[in-house]
Amino acid sequence: MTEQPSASRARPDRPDRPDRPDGPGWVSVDPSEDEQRRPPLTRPRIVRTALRLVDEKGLPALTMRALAQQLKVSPMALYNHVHDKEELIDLMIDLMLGEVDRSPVPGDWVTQLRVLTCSYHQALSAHPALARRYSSQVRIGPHGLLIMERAIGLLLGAGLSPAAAADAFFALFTYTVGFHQLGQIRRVSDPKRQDETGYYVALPAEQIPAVMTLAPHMSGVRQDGQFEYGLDTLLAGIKATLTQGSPPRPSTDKTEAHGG
Amino acid sequence: MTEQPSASRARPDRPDRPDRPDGPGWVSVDPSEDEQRRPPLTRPRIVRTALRLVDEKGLPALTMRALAQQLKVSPMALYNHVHDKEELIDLMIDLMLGEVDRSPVPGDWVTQLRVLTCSYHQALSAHPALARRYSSQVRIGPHGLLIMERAIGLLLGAGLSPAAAADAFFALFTYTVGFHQLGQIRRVSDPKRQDETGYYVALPAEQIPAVMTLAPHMSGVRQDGQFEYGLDTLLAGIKATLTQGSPPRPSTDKTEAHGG
DNA sequence: ACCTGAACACCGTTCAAGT
DNA sequence: ACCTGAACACCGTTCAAGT
Repeated sequence: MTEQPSASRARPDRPDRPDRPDGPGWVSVDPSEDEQRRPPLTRPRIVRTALRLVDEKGLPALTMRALAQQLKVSPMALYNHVHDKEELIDLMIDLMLGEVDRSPVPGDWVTQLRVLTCSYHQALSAHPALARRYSSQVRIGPHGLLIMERAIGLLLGAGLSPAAAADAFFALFTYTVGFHQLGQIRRVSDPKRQDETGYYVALPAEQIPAVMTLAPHMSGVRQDGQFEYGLDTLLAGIKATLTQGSPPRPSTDKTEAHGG
Repeated sequence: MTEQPSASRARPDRPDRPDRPDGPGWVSVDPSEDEQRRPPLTRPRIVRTALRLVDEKGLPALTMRALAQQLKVSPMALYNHVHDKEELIDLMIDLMLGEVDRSPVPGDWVTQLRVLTCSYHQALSAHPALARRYSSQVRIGPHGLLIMERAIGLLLGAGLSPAAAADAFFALFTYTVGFHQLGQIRRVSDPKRQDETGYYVALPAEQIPAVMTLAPHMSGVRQDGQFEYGLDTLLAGIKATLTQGSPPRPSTDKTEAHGG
């Protein structure tokens, strides 16, 4: 119902986009004509343009006024297609999550869950600014629901109880989404605020020897394979849940407070 | 240097707070006098008030104007103590992270790391609105650095290589912080927008059977013990890295870079 | 040194009016 | 049905002025 790819029914005989029917040698004299012949203002075009704007210039650059300007339209025109800015962002997030590949892949359930989660991770990585906003307040739209459905389906299919599947899904989801707003950690006082008040001076190195030891390993912060490390750790733990008791590797079998 | 608990040097003979020395039976006639005798405007008071405001009314309620009003002061007075709103939020976050208990506890390194992470989790839980903002853009201030220091120190002390410790720390950190902005997931279309446009209607239940199966287990979203489930999974995985993983157990005396 | 009122350059959004 | 300009009720912040 929502899938219906738009080329099926509408577009009877649009008279505006004539492919230069006025003659073979005709060339526009006015160089701004291409810009003036703007495509019609539609909801998908608004959302796509907004996503591109945020990708390129960051979330603060997303202003109804700026977006309207980019679409060469009055700011108020947007409100004919979108209820408010909040809804616009919801739509952008859904567009982003539409990039997640949910198609089945060969392999056991762990492999399939890993591929799905990686694709999810990749979609967020492609839109870091929006991903940060997304993770700061998750809303579940249609595409998000479908991703959930597939992940949970895999967990239930593997034999996890509903309660265990809920825990596992939540842990995976939390980790994946959480990964993205931690992408750009920086010490306060590094930026132009360096000359500022002393409250946020970096602590002297003697106070943080362990941090200093790790500094070279955390420099890039977003290292290759860093996401996969935690992901595989979680997946291994979930798999262990299935064969053993509740927590993955307890020293003794204290099967308490799990309720699976 | 930053610790110095404020009662040491200042306050020579403050004439304003006389504990009613004008006579035993004297009572203020003006009931607004208590409100008028406002304490001095200081940086800590501003930050504390801002944190309370956000705790009670949410982040959008934090307005320089609203904060000033709560402090019974002109909005511009704040700028004498705080560079801008961004810095104010940094200070609030540092105040929140100051609530984390970093004191050593009995037990092995896993236990200690677990206690530390739980305290971290608890501090964020106490200030959900600010925690969400924090996780959407992490900045590392003094208290954050000290927490890092302790966590990383435990990992290194356990024998993890710097690279492995970095991965482990990042996974733990990611999971913990990520947990908090996922606290209030809700399906779009549930709130007052229910009567709105059809884009965000919930998908029909037939399309999401697995989600529906889990629905009763995800209702509260923030279940008790849910955080601990993922945490223990991660800790078990990290511990496994130590016994099985690449660095083959440095039982020899490598007293490097640990420093008490 | 600290506080203030007025003003500036923005926001998202409402409204009445255009076609 | 869709778009527009003007206007409203906000923001954070600058500035010149007060004490």
